[in-house]
Amino acid sequence: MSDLLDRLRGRGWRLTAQRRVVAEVLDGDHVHYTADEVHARATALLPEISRATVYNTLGELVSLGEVLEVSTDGRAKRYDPNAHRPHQHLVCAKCGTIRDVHPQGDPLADLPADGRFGFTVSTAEVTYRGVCPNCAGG
Amino acid sequence: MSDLLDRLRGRGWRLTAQRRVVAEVLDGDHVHYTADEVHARATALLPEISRATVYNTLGELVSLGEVLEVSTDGRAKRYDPNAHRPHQHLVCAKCGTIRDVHPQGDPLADLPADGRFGFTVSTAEVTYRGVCPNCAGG
DNA sequence: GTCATTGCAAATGCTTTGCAGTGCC
DNA sequence: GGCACTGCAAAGCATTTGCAATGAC
Repeated sequence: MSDLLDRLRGRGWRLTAQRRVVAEVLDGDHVHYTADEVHARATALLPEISRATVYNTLGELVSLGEVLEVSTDGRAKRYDPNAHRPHQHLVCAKCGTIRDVHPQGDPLADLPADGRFGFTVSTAEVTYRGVCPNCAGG
Repeated sequence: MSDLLDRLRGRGWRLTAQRRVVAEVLDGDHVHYTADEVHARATALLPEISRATVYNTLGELVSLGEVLEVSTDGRAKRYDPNAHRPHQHLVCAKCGTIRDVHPQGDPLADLPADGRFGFTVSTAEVTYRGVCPNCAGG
């Protein structure tokens, strides 16, 4: 994750305690926190960090392409630090848990040119929905 | 579309002028309005309809499975009356226009059992993103 | 020392809710 | 005529913004 901080410093970022903490909170696999969850976890590490700063920092990380925004439920957006490995999302319909998955094949190839309405199509996001083992009662 | 009204009446819906108008607004292909857009169009047909009623009605249509909720941009939800024909969405990154598309193949088949983290997976939503002919300047 | 960054608090956008009145069945 | 439905207005989240104070470089 200091990879990330190095990269950001290289791009002229001022490295503040707040930004360092947000980056630290986002470290890990299958991390998809809402801004509020990031703020709560950041507060545990740096009590005086403000919500506005968390929003600002997340917005910048997204602009820089270091973090992805995902909206799986129409409520709060979630932030996914796994921006450099292509993947899709598997969402539990009951508890909202999200896992990163790596399907085979390329959904783009499944959309024929004559079904694209003249669009220049560049990406395909896939959201799988189901029930996780915990919620299935297993 | 009176199919829809018939079905709803059959399920014990009270058929009010407001609900009739919301159903009428949602009639058509490639319709993906926000609640606000539905309200604006409904107001043109029935000036005294309130925003709350539009929200209520849309929520009920979603619960009944007659309309789908789509969130393609993390902003306002959109409502898709095409609930009975499986399809995916193609979104213009510039103007937000949405078209219904019908890719070949089944994304579910692309997700191997050993990559599902024990989830029981039931659906796959695909959002294609690109630029529409209008925004491409063509 | 300068200027980007922060924190606060107020504002905004979307959606939900409480409740009295209305009108469908 | 009863009770679901409507409209209004206020409340509730998630997020953005303005501006003075702070602190990284």
